[in-house]
Parts: sequence; C-alpha cells; structure tokens
Amino acid sequence: MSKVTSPRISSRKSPKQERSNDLVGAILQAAVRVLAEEGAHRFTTARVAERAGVSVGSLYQYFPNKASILFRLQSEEWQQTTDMLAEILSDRTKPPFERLRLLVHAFLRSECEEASVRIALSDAAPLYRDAPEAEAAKRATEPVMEEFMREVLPAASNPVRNVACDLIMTTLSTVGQDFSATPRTEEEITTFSAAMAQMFCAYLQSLVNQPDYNREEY
Amino acid sequence: MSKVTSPRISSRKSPKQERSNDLVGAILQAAVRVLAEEGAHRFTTARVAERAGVSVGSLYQYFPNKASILFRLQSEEWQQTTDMLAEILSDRTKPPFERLRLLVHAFLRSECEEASVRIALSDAAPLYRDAPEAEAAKRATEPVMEEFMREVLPAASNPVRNVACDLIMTTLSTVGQDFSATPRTEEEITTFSAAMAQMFCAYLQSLVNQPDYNREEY
Amino acid sequence: MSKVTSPRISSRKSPKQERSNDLVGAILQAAVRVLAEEGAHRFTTARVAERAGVSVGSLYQYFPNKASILFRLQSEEWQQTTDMLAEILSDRTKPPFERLRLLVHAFLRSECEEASVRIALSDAAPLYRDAPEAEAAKRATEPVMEEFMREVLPAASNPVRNVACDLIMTTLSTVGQDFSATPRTEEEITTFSAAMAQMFCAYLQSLVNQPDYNREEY
Amino acid sequence: MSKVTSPRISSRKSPKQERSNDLVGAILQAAVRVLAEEGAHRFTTARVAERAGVSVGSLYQYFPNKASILFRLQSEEWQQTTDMLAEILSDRTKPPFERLRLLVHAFLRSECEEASVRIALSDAAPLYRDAPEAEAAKRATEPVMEEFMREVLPAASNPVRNVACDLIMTTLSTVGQDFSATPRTEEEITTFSAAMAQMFCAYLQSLVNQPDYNREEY
DNA sequence: TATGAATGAGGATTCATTCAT
DNA sequence: GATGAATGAATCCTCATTCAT
Repeated sequence: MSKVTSPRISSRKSPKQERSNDLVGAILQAAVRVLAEEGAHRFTTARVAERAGVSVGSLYQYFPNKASILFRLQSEEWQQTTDMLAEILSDRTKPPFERLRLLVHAFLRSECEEASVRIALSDAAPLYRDAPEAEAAKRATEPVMEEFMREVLPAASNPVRNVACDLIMTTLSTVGQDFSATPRTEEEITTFSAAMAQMFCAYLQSLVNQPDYNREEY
Repeated sequence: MSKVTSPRISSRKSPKQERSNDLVGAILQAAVRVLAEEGAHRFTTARVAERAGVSVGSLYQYFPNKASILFRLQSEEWQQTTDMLAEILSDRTKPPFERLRLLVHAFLRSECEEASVRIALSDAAPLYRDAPEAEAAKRATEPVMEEFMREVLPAASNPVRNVACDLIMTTLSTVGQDFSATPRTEEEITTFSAAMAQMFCAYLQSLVNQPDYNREEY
Repeated sequence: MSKVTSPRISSRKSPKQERSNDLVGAILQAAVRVLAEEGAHRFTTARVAERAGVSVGSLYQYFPNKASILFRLQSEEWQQTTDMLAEILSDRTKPPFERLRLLVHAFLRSECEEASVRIALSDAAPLYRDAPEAEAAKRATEPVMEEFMREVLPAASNPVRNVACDLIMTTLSTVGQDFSATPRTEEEITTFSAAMAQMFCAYLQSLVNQPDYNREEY
Repeated sequence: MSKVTSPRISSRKSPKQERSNDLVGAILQAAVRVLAEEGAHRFTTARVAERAGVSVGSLYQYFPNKASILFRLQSEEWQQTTDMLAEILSDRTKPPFERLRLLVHAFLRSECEEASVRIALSDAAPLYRDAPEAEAAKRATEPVMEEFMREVLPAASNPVRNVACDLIMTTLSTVGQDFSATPRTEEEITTFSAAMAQMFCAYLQSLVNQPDYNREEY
C-alpha cells in the first residue's frame, strides 16, 4: 500500500493563487467546522463568520453569497482529489490495475475521513451546484483519468473509452460518497474498495478483450 | 454532525376511509408537483396544501410533518423500483446476465423519467433520511438482488456475495441518480446502461472464475 | 394523626348531581391524565377526547369549551378540599389548635399528592379563573373556616375575624401550592406543616389575647 | 409533567453599546405594556417587537427566545423587591418587628402597583420558571431575610430558623401575589398587611419563646 | 475597509371549534 | 346523539443580505 496523503478539507492551502489575506482561509476553515459540527441545515453565514472571528460584513467582502463559500470548499476538495488521483495514476512504475486498486482504496479512505463534512457539503449541493463554474470544476479530474484510460485501452474507440472513463469516475465518486455516509472500519474500507477495484479491473479487462464491444455482442 | 433528533415519519392515520385516501392521494400528487416544478427548497407544507386544495391543518392530519410526505414519496418510489427489479430478475427464462442488462437499462430509464422529481427528492433527503423507517425501506430491494446473486454466484462465500450485492446495488442506484441529473436522450441511456451492465457482468464473471477471491491476494 | 382521605382528583365522583352518563366522567379522568402527563401547555381538547376514547364532537356536547373542563376539575378539587377541611375542623373532640395542625398537615399532604395535576391546573388557571362561577366556587370553603374562627375567636370583632379567616385560608392554599411545586418527602411535609400550623396558632393566640387588636397597638 | 426541555434564557448579547441598551430597554418596556394591556396569552414576540418599534429579527438579536424576555422582566422585579426588602430589614434604628411590619406593608403595596403586569407575568411563569437561572434569581432575596432571622431568633437552631425563613418568605410572596390579583384600596392593603405582619410577629415570638421547638412536641 | 445591527418575509406546526354526515 | 375531518389564523423563530457608521 503506497503512502497517499488523503485530502484533508480542514487543513487546506490555497492551491493556485496566493490568498489575498488570511481572512479567506479563516472563513473557509470556519465553514468546514460549521458543516462538520452543525450540518448543512445549520450552515449560515452568521455562524461561519462568528467561528472565523470575522464580521458578516467582512465575509461578504470576500464571498458574494453563501453558495460561493460552499462552492469554494467543494472546488478545493475536487482539486485535492484530482491531485491524489493524478499522483497515483501517473506512477508508471506500477502496473495499471494495481494503480487502479490503490486509487480506489485511497479514494474511499479519504472519503471516509471527515465524512461529516463531505456529507454536509453534499447535502448543501443544491445551493451551489447550479453555478456554471461547478460543472467545469467537476470535470477537472477527467483528463487525468482519460490519460490512464488511453494507457489501459489503447485499442478502444473513443466513444467506448469515454463512456468507460465516465462510468468509472461516476461510480468512484457517487459510490464513494454513499459508502462513506455510514462510519466505516478500516477493514470495511479495505474489503469494499477491493471489490470496487475488482469490478473496475474486470470491466476494463473485458474492454481490452473486445475493444469494440457493444451491448449486442455479449 | 451534531445531535439531530430524527422525527417520527410514519403516517399519522391509516387511511381507512375513501375520503382519507383521496386526501392523501391529493397531497402526495401535489407534493410531487411542487417538487418537480419548484424544487426541494420551495417544498413547503403550505405550498403542498395549497396545491392539493386542502388546508394545512388537513395536511397535518394525515402527515405528522413535512419529512413524512417526502418519505412517503420516496418509499413509493422505492417500492416501484423494487417491483421492477424483482420482475426482471426473477424471469428465469432469460440468462442471468441478460436479465442484469435489462435491469440496468430499465432502471436508468426509469430514473430519467421524472428526473426533476427524483432530483428534488434527493435534494430533500437530509430531511427524511435519518428516520429509522428510511433505512428499512431502502433495504427492501436487497432480498431480490441477493437471490439473484445466489443464482449467479452459487460457489461464492457469503461475504464475497454480500459485498458484490452491496456494490452492485449501490452503484446502480447512486450512479443512476447522478446519471439522470442531466437530461438524457434515449441513446445516451442505452449506451450508458450497456456500459454499466458490462461492468457488472464482467465483475460477476470474475467472481465466478475465482469464487473465493478476497482482498489479501493482490 | 387522624385518618384523612386526601382528595384524589383522579378518582372523583359526581359530588352533587347524578352524572348524565359516563362520558363526563371519562372526559374528566382523561383531562386529569393529560394535565398530569403532558402539562398545561399540551392540554388540548383533542388530546383529552382521544384519551377518553370519545370524539371531540362528543366532548363539546358536554363541555362548551376547553376552559369549562378545567373549571370543572378545579371545582371538584375545591369541593374535596372543602369537605376535608370541614371534616377536620368540625371534630370538636379535639382542641381547636390541634385541629388546625391536623388540617394544615392534611392539606399539605394532599397538595403534594398528584402535584403534577395541581401544578398544571394552576398553570392553566388563566383560562378559567375569570369565569364568574370561579369566584363562587373558591369561596365555598369559607363558611367552614368562618365557623371555626368563631369558635376560636369568639370575642373578636367581625372585621378582625374575617381578615384572619381570609389570611389563613389564602396562606394555606397559596403556600401549599408553592410548597408542593417541588417534590417533597414525608418528613419535609411534616416539618413544614408543623411550622405553618405553629404560625397560624401563634397568630390566632395573639388575636385571642387582644381581640380588638389593630396595627397601631403592637 | 412529561419531558420539558427548559430553554436557555440568558441574554443573547451583553448590551455593550448604548444602541443595544436603547433597544433592550425599548423591548422590555414594550413587553411590559403588552403584558399589562393584553395579558399573558397575547404576549407574542411579534407584538412586543411591533410595540417596541423594532423588527422581530432585532428582538431575537437581544433575546434568545420569548421566555427570556419574560424572565428578564421577572428578574428585574425580583431585584427591586430584594433591594426594597434589604433596605427595610437592615435599618437597625427600628425594632425588628416594626421593620417586619413595614416590610409586609411595602411589599403588598408594591405588589398592588402594576398588578396587571405582575399577574400576567405570573400567568406566563410556566414559560420561564423551569430555566436554571430562574431558581437562582428567586433565591437572591434569601440572604437578606436570613440575616434578619438570625437577628430575631439568635437562639434558634439552624433548621428551625431556616424553616421559619422559608415559610415567611413563601407566605409573603405567594399571599402577596394572590392578594394583589384583585384591585385593592389603600385601606385594604393596610388592613391585610397589618394582619399578615401580626401573623409573622406572633409566629416569630412563639419561636423566641421556645427556640428549640420542633414538630415532635405537640 | 470593517463592522454588526437591522430587516421582515418565510417556514413548520398547533389547536379550538364547527358541521356535514 | 355521535363522529372526526376540516379549517386557517396564530405562533415562534431563522437567516441571507444590506448599509450606516
């Protein structure tokens, strides 16, 4: 099992740009704490500001509205997930399917850590998911996975590969989310991620065997 | 998440009389319309009552609280899904994997129908999912699938079969949900469900080939 | 200590007139239970009717409104208290001050029994106390006490005796109420009622000594 | 009485700024007016806010809930009463029993002033009396009286003195409350307070005469 | 720039009473 | 007489956002 740093929402650093000042960071940390400790339905700007030791007015100077805080949180999480996946998938010293297994395991583990934040964040999704940027941010992970798929399925047609990519990504994230909704032991995580990895590998193998497979032929 | 008292959610009255049934029906239909047309965040008891042509008081005579309406809606949907799955999976005139393909396709299609209600219902999940009844209702589908798994994986150990069952059920429902969140053409549905079915079949086939597979081996 | 039956609100019998039927009794008993178990703020006609196994409609055939139920309960309690006081005070085989001591003790004890009902009833007092009959019912006890006072203070002027009567009655009932608001052990009851009785006796004795006492002279 | 969660009742903000003080003052004054003019059952946060010329939201910025307003009112009244009693009782230029007479008279008079507010406040007691702070506030008067009792009953045992203290305090407040429930002339107040004072004095005198009196002896 | 007081519409739920059956 | 469904005003409380200081 490789050493994989699982994304910790609470100890985040500005990924791309320098933070204009500490306020944004303080607000985001406070937001995480509010989500984790109070849940999505108690996530209010007032509470976040209070926990951040900041006035509501200041909060609104850095974030145009409540949704933007949540969106920012979610974006950073996606970014971290993407980074993690990229790190694991691009390690060509390991065979592809092993990388995939490691990835599934690392992902599930990271989902289970700070599950309460993630659940709350997903409960609050209706508030931010309709933003145009949301779609873009979500797709950030795709190129990484697409490259991996090209490695594993060199002979497959583009549509087939794209669907596979989409399916695996979606499964990973939605099933991961659902799985982490209940507290899990390390053993449960290992068992379930092994099964999921096996499912993915078997699926990819079947595609390798019939790169132009389509539903009629099976 | 801090202390959340999960409310009683079961129906306040058993609808013995036709009148009650009418009312309950009207309320549920109105609830569906409100969800579909206004979304989860505008789903209020007042609005539902108004659309149902009923006073709020009457609404509360049949449903103890807002969550119970949502829960009831979700239950009925689960019931329908369960029935559909049961019908497809138990048709032994077809080979198992074909049944599985049919099931995935039927499920995705049904998810895409009335997607707006389903999305809204899932957005509202935090309001009803913590109720004790919710878990039970959700598990209703399991026996059907378990029987199917025993048919497909007769030699597998119980834990292996259970994990497989769990994984496939979870994948089906969560990925289905996510998939239906964007409007889909019939062709997209066909393509995606074919891929998903292939993934399930390949996975099950791999389990058939090594029925005692477990995580230690890779 | 004499055998005194303390008034039990829950096992009441129609004091004066035959009850038209059992319904009234059932309703009153249910009302007592609702008060005791749910408190004044949960005392609703619907709840009372349900506990009585009666429809709300029927309830409203016997009682014109919610207040009337409470008033009836209070009246019966006053009646029972009056009866108890009368029994004790009129027992001329004992010296007056001993009767007074017995009375105080019996009263406090009865107040402490079923304290929850009594508290709830008093919490609900604003709902019924303004009825014209209420005053009358409350005064029912007075003649009994007045007679006792005439026995103890034969030489006192009417005003003096009346004030004493009023003061003692008021003290007994209001202090009793307050005292029973917290759960009490038998010992606490004994101690406190002894003190109260001593206060009354000392007061009456002082009036005996100066039957025309007025405030300037002390 | 069944499970009743007693709410937090202390003020939401300490009024540091004059603005706050104004607002809190306006709200409290409005609350008094609502209580006096409309009664406990029409005492709603909306009405108080409206009368205070303030939005409900502002009201809730200074008081966490309705009960806290009532509690604050009651506290201030208790404070005033305590101050008054302390002033009278500690004036050693007058003999103890005269101080007691003055105290009873002053207390009854103050109870009769603004009787409508006091009645309404006591009607609303169920809303705030279960708060933990309530008990403490109520006990504030005790030390003053206890000191007086030590002065009057230097030879009495602690238990005897404590019961006497408790009894007199309780009688004073509960009988005072009851007495002021009906409008009173100055003469009635004088007469009744004289009687009550005599009762207290006679009682204390009897304790002075037999300082070790206890319930076993009669 | 920072503050945090003020807003007030909005939401869930209750309940005394009526009246058609 | 008995029923109990229906009513809908009334209540407490929250919260995103603004704006005067």
